Amino acid sequence: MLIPRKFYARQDTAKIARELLGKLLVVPSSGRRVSGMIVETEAYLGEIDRAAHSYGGRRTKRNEVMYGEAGFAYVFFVYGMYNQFNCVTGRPGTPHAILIRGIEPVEGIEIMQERRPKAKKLKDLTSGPGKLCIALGIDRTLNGEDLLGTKVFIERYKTIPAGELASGKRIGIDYAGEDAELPLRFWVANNPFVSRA
DNA sequence: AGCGAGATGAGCT
DNA sequence: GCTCATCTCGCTG
Repeated sequence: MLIPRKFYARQDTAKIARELLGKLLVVPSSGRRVSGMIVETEAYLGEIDRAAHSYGGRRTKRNEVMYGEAGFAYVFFVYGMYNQFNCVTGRPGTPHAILIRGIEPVEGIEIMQERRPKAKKLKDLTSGPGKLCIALGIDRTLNGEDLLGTKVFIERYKTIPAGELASGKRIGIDYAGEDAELPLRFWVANNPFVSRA
């Protein structure tokens, strides 16, 4: 059930990002499972990717975990109020990561709703990278956490049929020049928990 | 239903 | 000082 380290340790991060669709992201809370199926991801390709925090070999305290072993959580803070959850991939020294942008709630939906009282409709609960972090209780204390541990982990769940896989350019990275055009965003077609159609 | 702006702080140049 | 891997609200049409 649990995704093994090998899954994350491969070199082709775009492929891993695609394969994460349909997997279950689980963050237990006071003995209960709170989880959702991953429906939208984005790949960030290390030092050569202008959109990545690690572009140009910029290694800082913030992105340090991107440089470490695959299968760990990279959680960072943006826009003064939101966290973003990523999985580190590739080999140590190659700072690749995959941003999770949307999940479909599966377990512990009431807990998620308590955490996001402003979400009126179910589809507003986890349809975006900041939203899903609030719903799952993910913050920077989980940065560097092992995805093969007990605090945050990913399990096999569903296989998305090839016909439902979609890809396109990444969101919110217009500053990245040509790299902004790369088709490194992956999502499940017609799933309401994708942040944008 | 679609757009513009404000919130709010860490990390860079 | 300014830029963000965003979200929500309030205004317009």
